[in-house]
Amino acid sequence: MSTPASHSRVPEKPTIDGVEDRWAQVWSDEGTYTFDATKTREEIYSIDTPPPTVSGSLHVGHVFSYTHTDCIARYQRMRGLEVFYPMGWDDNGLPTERRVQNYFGVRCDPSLPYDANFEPPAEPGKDQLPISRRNFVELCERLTVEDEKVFEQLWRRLGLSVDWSRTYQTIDKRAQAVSQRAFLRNLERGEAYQSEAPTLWDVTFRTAVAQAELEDRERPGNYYRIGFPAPDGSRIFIETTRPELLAACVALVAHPDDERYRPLFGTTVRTPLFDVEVPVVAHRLADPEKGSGIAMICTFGDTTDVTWWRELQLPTRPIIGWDGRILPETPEWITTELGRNTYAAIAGATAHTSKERMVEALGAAGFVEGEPRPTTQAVKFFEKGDKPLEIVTTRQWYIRNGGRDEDVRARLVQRGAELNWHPPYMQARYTSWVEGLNGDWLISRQRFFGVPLPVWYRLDEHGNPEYGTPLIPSDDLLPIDPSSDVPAGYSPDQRGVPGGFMGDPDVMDTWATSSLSPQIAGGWTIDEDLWQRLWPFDLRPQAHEIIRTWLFSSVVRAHLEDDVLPWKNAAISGWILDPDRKKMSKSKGNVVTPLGLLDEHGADAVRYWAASGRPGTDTAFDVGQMKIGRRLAIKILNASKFVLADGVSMPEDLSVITDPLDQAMLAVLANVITDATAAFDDYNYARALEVTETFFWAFCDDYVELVKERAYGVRGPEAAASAKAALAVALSVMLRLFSPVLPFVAEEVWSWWCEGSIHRAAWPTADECGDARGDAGTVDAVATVLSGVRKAKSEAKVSMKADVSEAVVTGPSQALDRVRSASADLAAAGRIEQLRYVEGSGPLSVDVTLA
RNA sequence: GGGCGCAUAGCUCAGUUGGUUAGAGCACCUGCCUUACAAGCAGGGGGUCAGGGGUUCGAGUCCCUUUGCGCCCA
Repeated sequence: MSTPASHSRVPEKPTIDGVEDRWAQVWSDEGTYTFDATKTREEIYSIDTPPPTVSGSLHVGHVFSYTHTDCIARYQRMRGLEVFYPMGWDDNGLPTERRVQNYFGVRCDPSLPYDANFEPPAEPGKDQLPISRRNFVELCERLTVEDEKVFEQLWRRLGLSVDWSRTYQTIDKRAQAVSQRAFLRNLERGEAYQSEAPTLWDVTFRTAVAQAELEDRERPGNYYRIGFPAPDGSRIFIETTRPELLAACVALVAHPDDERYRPLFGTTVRTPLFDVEVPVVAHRLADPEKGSGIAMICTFGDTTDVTWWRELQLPTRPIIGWDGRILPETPEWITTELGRNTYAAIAGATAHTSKERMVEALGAAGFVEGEPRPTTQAVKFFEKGDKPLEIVTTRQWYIRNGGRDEDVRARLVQRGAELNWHPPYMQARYTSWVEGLNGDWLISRQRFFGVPLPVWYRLDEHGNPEYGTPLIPSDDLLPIDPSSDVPAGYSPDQRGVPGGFMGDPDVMDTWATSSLSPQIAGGWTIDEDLWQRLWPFDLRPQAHEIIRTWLFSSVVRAHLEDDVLPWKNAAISGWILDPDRKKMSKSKGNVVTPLGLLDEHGADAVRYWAASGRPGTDTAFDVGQMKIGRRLAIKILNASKFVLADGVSMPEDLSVITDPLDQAMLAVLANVITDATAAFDDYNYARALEVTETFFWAFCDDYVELVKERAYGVRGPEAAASAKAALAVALSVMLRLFSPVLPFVAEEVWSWWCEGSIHRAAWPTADECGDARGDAGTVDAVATVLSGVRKAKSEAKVSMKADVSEAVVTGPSQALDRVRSASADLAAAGRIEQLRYVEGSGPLSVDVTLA
């Protein structure tokens, strides 16, 4: 506990204007939140902070959820734990690439050479300027540094108790080294592997996409009813939404129990116009209710095609290239002249154009029956893309995450059960995601700004890469970039030549790096001393929509590397909704800028609003709540000024608190401390705030009014000393209870009469309210009578200062005793000449006779 | 289609293991310059706890069901 100052420094006219700049500066200068790395694991509370995407902009949702974490951090710090609370910036990946493209008007062309003197145009031009990969990456780095400064200013303004000397970027050298090292260790243990396999592919970004990045979107489409000629001259009609893939057809499929098609199983038909012979096969996934009940299987129209291809061991007939266009060369399986001519009409076309041409050609040749039937279908998209995904066969890197192994999956589900979820029901999202995985984690991306996959491949005498035996860098060289660094035993001039080597051209998925945020921030393999003091972490705070990505992938990495959970607790925050209960987002144009809010209402007020949102609950954006927060902060200043008048300070000894009402107030306060502490221990900052606030207002309205005259000394020095001591204890406790949510105003008042920062002071305990705690019910009983007196005055429309000649208090004897114990204070506060007590059976009531 | 959550005063929300007459703030109404605070204070009106059924001595709370909204997944 801080020592009381020798004299108080209460300002004449307290104001919350300017407190933010002043205290942010002091906290920074004095290192109030600087982490002490000499503490032991038991003395530390470590937080794995979500790194915000710097290429975006901060919005009220960030302010909301980061405030929650800060409240927890401040609470744990006051509980005496050394809080490890770094800040990270997520600048790795596609969002940054896109921002750099738009900001500078450039695009990356990896075939171009590096230009050391390159400067981007002052204004982005009409066409994007092609630049080399290294120039592009340099621009990414340049822009993110600027963005990070803006973010840090905002966070400081909001009062986050982050140790700003411990920031990290998910693309910085340390993050790259950690990310590459973790990958190589996965590789060494067989947890990372390459595979040539059908892959969901975004044709705009020309990159593979992982299951966690998918989303389904409803799209209008048309069913075309197309007849396949059967050997007996009849036609078999299928219904498809993708006639452009007819050239990629490898089979027709129907349900094994479907009587209509049973006779056809084992026979073959020919594809219309392409004239390719394909078998009719049976599979349980063919839905007899859908379309005509028989479907064509292509390479690959959707993920069901992939399943059929795999389980029925069908041939591969790809016609769509990585750019989303029909491959220019006529495939070798199309052999007839008709087929070749048909293919020539679609070669090089986009999927869209190809569809139009195929429908036209099929119609002209009489293979289409009836009109197209409109339908709505769920189509898979990359969450950041705007064209439907194609499925192409590519070589990619994967990390085993249980998607193809039931035992691993079961163990990861178990990990989720070991984690303390706040609120608990969020665990269900984790469990259902893990149980629904249908493949391993695809981590390679065909992008530019990311952590490179740290491997090279030998080239054989024909210049073909030997993927099976990648060349690995030695650990001390990490991070490396295989596109410029050279593997051991090779020289730079052997790059790309037969007998030489090539670097893996891909970068890692951003989650492959972000999943290691505790490792990056905590110094894994870089500062082992620090790491051992932090790991596993205490808290992962994050939003619910990235449970399947960030949270899950982090669990996977820690499970594989150390066979532990990465943290003990996960605190899941909700979203900010606009007043119409829609999610706030940039695309909807309903975003409020956080800086404007802080300017208008003040940081404590904005934090108050954020902290009012229950953990995990989506919360409406509500300026009204901020106004209440601001009023609360001002009220704290004013009430504190009253309490600290006449140089009040913390009593040496609680024995001076002799008045029953003072003792009763402290008894109530002790309960508040207990409740608020329990709430914080349960990560429920909102409830802790609520119980503190409720007490505070009752304290101001009733207790302060009751003891005011006594504290002024009207009833002698001992009676005054009791009130003043109780007021001081209560103020000290309340300021500390409020300080996690309202750090600025709490620190301001603390500075008037205490030494040191309140944010390093001890969290209050019920013990501080003394041994001689009174009867908690007394406060309520006296307040009830006082309220009755006020009501009488209010109804008579007279001032609260009006005199009362007589007040008759009626109620059960215990209640009367309680009121009697504070009769002098009650008479003074109500200006009551004569108080009388009448025992009765009903609830406590008062009859007032005005003078 | 499956899972999770939400529905309480005009608005935003509390309501703990089921337990007196369901609470707070905002807004509204009526008053009050009261030596901490008029950016304040006092008082007041306002709810069929989404609908229906069940368990129980007792249900806003537990169970079933219907409706509406949101999110995640297929």
